[in-house]
Parts: sequence; C-alpha cells; structure tokens
Amino acid sequence: MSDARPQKRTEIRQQNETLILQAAEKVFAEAGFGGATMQLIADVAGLPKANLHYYFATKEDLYRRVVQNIFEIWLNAAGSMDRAPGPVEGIGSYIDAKMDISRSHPCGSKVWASEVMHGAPVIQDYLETTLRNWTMGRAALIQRWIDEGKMAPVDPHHLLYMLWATTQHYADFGHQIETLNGGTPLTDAQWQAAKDSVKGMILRGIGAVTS
Amino acid sequence: MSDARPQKRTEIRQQNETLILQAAEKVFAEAGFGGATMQLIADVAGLPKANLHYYFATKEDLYRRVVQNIFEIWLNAAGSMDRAPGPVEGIGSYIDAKMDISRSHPCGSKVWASEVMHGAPVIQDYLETTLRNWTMGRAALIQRWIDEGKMAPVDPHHLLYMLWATTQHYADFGHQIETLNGGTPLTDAQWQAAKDSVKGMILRGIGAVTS
DNA sequence: TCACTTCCTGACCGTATGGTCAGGATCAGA
DNA sequence: TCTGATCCTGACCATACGGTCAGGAAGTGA
Repeated sequence: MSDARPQKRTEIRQQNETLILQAAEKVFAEAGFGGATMQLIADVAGLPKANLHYYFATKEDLYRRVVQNIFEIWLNAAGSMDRAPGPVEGIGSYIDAKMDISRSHPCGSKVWASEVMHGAPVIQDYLETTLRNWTMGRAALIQRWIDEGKMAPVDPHHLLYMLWATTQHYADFGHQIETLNGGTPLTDAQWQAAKDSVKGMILRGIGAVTS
Repeated sequence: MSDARPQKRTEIRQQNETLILQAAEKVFAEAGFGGATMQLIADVAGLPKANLHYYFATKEDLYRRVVQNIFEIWLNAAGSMDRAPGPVEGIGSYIDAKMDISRSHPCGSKVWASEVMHGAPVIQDYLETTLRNWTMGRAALIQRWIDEGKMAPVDPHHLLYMLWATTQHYADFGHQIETLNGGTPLTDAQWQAAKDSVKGMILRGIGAVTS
C-alpha cells in the first residue's frame, strides 16, 4: 500500500499541508480547539508530531487555516445566488449548495460553529469585514426582489440567518439527526428529502412560491 | 458588599452548587469542554478550585449537570405545544418559548450545541431515550394537524429540525449576529422583530397562515 | 459544653500538552 | 560529485492541568 514514489519539493509541501489540514479539521470538529491535541492530529494524519510544527508553527496557526477553508467554501457557494433572476432560483440554489456542503464538509461546518460560539477569537476580523460586506450585499439583493414583488416583505437579515441555521444544522447537529434517524446516517434519498423539505418550507415562507 | 451571614447547611450546599453551575455554564460555553479549566470556573465562581471538587467529583460530572439543565429547560418549554388547538398557536408559542430561552440562556444552548457537535459523548442516552420519545410524540402531533388540514403536508421531522435550528441559532451564533448588527447586542425591539420574522416565515412556510 | 458532621482550602502530585532543537535524510542544481 | 536548501524526527523541556489529601473551620444537635 506504499505509494512512496519520489516527489517534487513543491508537491511534498502541498500534499502534506492538505493531509494535515484534513486531519486537523476532523480532530478540531470532534474535540474542539481546546480538546484537540497536536499529537492526535499527527496520529490521524499519520505523521510525527514534530512534522506538524514544521509546516504549521503553532496549533492556532493550523486552526486558523481550517476555519478559513470552510469560510471560503461557503463564500464560493453563494455565487449562484447572484446570477439568479429571482428568489426561487437564487435562494433555492443557495439552499441546495449549502446543504451539499453540510453533507460533504460537516467537520468544517462544526469547526466554524465552534469558533463563532466561542466568540470568534481568531476570525473576528473576517466577521467584521468579509462576512459583513457579503451579508449587506445579499440583503440588498433580497430587498430588491421584495421591491420587485417577487417575494413577501420579510426582513432580509433574518431570512439569511434562517438559511444559515437550517442548512448548517444538518452538519452541526448531524449526530443528533442520525440518532433520531435510528442511529443510521441519512441515505441519499433522505438527504434529497431534507433539501426539498427545507426549500419548500422556506420558499413558501417567504412567499416566493404558493401551493 | 459581604452578605456573609451564617446559613443553614442545606442552604449552603444549594447555593454553592448553583453558583458553581452558573460559572461552569458560562466557562464551558466560552471555551468548550476541553478548553475550560476547573481553575477558571473556580475563579468565575469566586471559590477555591478544591471547593469545586468537594461538590462535583470530576470536571465531567460538573459538565454533565450543565448539559442536563438546558435540556430540561427546553423540554419544559415545549408544554405549550401540546395544549394548542392547532399549529398557529402550538408552533407559534413553541417558537416564542425557544427564542426566549435563546436570549435568557445562551450559554446553556451553546454547551448543548457543543456537546452534540462532538458526538454527544456524555448525553447519548438522553438523545436515544428522552429526546427520541419527545420527538416522536411531537411528530405525531404535527402529523395530526396535517391530517386535519390545518397545515401543509410537510415532513414533521424536518420541521422540528428547522424549529430547533432557527431558534437556537440566535443563541449559538449570537456573537455573529451581534457583529453583523454593528457590534451591539439586539435590543428588545430587535428581539421582538426576530421572533416575529421567524414565526412569520415558518408559519407561512408550513401553510398554517396565508398572507 | 461536647461530640459529630459538613464544609472548606493550601499545598501537593502525576500526567499530558504545546512547542523546541540538534542532527540526520533527501532532493535540486551545478 | 559536491553544496546548499528543504524536509523530517526522536528526544527533550517548561508549563498547566485534573485531581487528591491532610487538616482546619464552622455549623448542628444534645
């Protein structure tokens, strides 16, 4: 099972950094920042602990990178919202994208949630700059849809909070959902049903669809 | 400021336990289980560390009590749902109650979220018994309302997840919301607006109200 | 007053953690 | 082949943590 062929320098760095980041994401998600240990992350990554410190000076550096990763993934996923003619397509596709991420990156979502819950000690600047600008932009977009009569006059901010809350819930509280599902993870069909449920309730809730 | 009058034995125990539990709830919420230290909890409570261990044998015992507390608060808050004639009153009052708790007990909510995110290591039995039974009961209640034509045929479980997600979001992600609110906590009026927004979108989303 | 129980705490202990470092291995380019 | 940069790691260190304990303080009931 050893694919230990010689590698270029740049590849080695790239490969080990991702390997460590993936292990770190998992361990931080399962144990929190305080509960995670560099030793455990090293074990999961299959590397000596000292090697982690070669690539990431401190535990906090490593953690910061993990948090930034999920944040960027979320930002990229929101692109579909802008290129939509109205709330049905825009918010519908945003929900789809966020639900897909909740399934593919549950650990990243948990790390972000944990970070924010603890007062965002390491990404407060992101909240105040990038997230704030992003939020204001989307709130304006939603308001435009409202003004154009394409949806009910709901508060754009509280709508965004609801979108974040519901979609991320399936990642952050995935264990609880799994337990209530009889101890087994949601199947493909169940995930699709979840997406449809969320989309249906929200799109009806904002008056974008009637039925 | 010393109210150090002599106290009865039972009072002493009662008072110190609540004092420690309140401090623990705050510290666990801010730092997570792994990041919290008995020393810090002791400092917040204004007691020597050794005194904590007199009332709570281990850090985990203390933590377990904190998690159980918020769980009971939530369970009690759901009573209004049963005594309601339909979804407008039942789910409406449940949202009100959960939003009120998010404001009055944000730390407890965060501790619960953290616990579940980490795989519920200490309250897994609660999820499998109490929460599971509770959920099945409410799902049946919602299904009855659907069958009676009082609301749209949504999946009761996903509706419950949405209720939990949206209401608890205002506690768990309170820091993010506060940052997006210009760095200041929501005012009374803003909290009322949040409750109305959430109630409006969800009740419309499940077809319990039309407008 | 006295015996008894509960309450309290400074000092201490074993352990595990984040981080360091010297020195070796490996690769790149000349 | 030689030189220098990058990569790797076992062994080590200072610190901080959860938890213990002996012994004193303070209520309690007779």
